[in-house]
Amino acid sequence: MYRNLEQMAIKALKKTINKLGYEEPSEIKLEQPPNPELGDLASAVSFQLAKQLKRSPMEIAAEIVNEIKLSELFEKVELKGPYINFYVNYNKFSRMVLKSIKTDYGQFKPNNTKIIVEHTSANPNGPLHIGHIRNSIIGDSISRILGFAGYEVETQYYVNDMGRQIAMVVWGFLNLDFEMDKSEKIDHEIGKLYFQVNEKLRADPELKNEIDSLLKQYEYGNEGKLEKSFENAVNQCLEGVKYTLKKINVSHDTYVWESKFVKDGSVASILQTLKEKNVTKTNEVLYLPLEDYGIEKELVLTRSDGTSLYSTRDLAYHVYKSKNCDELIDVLGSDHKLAIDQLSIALDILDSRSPEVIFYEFITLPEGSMSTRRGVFISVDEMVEEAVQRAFGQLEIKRPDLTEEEKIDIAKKVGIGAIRYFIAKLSPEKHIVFKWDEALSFERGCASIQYAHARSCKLLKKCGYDESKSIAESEIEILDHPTEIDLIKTLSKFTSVIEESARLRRVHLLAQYALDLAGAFNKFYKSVQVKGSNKEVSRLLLVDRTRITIRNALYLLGIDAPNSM
RNA sequence: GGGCCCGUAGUCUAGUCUGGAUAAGACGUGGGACUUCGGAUCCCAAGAUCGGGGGUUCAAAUCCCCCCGGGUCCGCCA
Repeated sequence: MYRNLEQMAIKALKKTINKLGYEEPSEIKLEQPPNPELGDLASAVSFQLAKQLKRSPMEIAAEIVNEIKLSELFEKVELKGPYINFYVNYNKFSRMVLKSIKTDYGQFKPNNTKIIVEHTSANPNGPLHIGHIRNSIIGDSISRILGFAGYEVETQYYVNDMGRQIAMVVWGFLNLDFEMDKSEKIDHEIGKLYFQVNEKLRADPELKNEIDSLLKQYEYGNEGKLEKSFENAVNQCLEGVKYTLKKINVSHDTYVWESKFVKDGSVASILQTLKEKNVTKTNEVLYLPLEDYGIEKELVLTRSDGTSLYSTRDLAYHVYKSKNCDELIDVLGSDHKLAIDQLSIALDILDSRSPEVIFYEFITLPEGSMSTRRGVFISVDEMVEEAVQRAFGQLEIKRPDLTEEEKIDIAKKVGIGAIRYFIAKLSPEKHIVFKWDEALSFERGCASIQYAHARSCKLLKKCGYDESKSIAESEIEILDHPTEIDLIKTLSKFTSVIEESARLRRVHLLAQYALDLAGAFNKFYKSVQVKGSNKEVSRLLLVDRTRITIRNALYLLGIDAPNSM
């Protein structure tokens, strides 16, 4: 809705510039004035015109302000030096905003575009650790946002069941006498097994041959028994992973096993196509030279024993995805940048679409990077438990009136919220050094957003607010307290934020917005009386619209909005 | 060595794509606000030569070049 205002202002500016007979600059942008006294929107278009007209910006701005005609949603336009400042008519605008927010606020009409988002795709050789979680949270949130923005979204988890890592786990199952501890989560047990095999391999490098042979048999052989071993190992681990993901409100529509592309012949057919196009070369291995594309490193397509590599299968996977959607997005750690460049060239040769990639930087521990192989990591399960426990501790202090079950329920929502928010609020290109207290803060973070929501629920209930009762736009009283105006303005920006977040594929814009919105609400709540005031009806409407908007914003971040906390 | 990313108050960040007015938040620190709807809240204060240096521009945290510091990639791993 705020967008409408901006467009109206731009239109008015353009019209005026044309009327004055000046050449319209290619792009007219608006900005936020540095403080509210200078209005709601500002234009520095006079600078652009100054160059063209060889006259002073102030003079030109004055001319425009004299001539400009505005819609009634604007109260006035003022000249401040070279700047043209627009003041919104909040009497009219507020009513419009309050009236138009419904329970699905922020949801766009379908745009008939199917988009596949691949995220998480962690190897099933151990539990998810807090390094993986950035992928899941960004991927899940952007999927939700794109869905809201009108896309038909399918989320996919690419299951690596053919890699050497998995062969190592299978080898461990077959050769080590490893006792699974049934009381532990299965993915954690597999992680321990994987660690042990790595230790063995370090002690005896010859083992590599045995593992390679397993890999070869799995890829070539139709030996049902071995196939079952791989499937079992992967499935078991994946169950643990799915369970963890579910705890943090992440799920996938489809799980695609990479072996599918070997079995159905698409890997072979892609290799064939590349050979026919005469772009591959062979020494001990089949490879795709990439110097001509500015990449030193060639893309190896098959091992010397003929088996396929991850990249080859990934190539087939991307061709497959490409055929099944209009746009595709991968969420990947930035360490995959070179690999994706290589892949994209190969896809281009195959006349297939390259993925758009959301890259994120690593999360490391203060003492260094995490590694499943070395068994050095903080698992997501561990983090969730810690988060929920801390939230529970807070509830014991703040809400002794609640039952144990209620406290547990809320602690989960608050704890998970803290985790998701911690990741979602940061730009993905920022490297994170993990510290518990930063990750699980309950002040001015997600908890304060959830708190604003719970507060609004409570207040509506206390005032006996009836959601189904509609009131006419003309009945809405003028809400002109600065905190009311600010809150309404913030509410009206929600759709723009979703649009921008979806377009730029940047989740943190929305996370930032949610905090701003909660802040605007908390300030309003502190300084304006609702219950029993002479504007109770209208203010309750404002509280309800805020409640809806916070809830929807949190939903898009995969965070629950408790009614009480 | 080459490629990519990051560097903004003591700490963590937003703003960089698309240049625009006094660089915006949070944590921490110091003060303050409950006879009105929930204090996981709100208000006030101190704290920044936007890593350094050049350049482009009427205007640079933002664009270009060089340098410094940190991360990461450069596997017949995934």
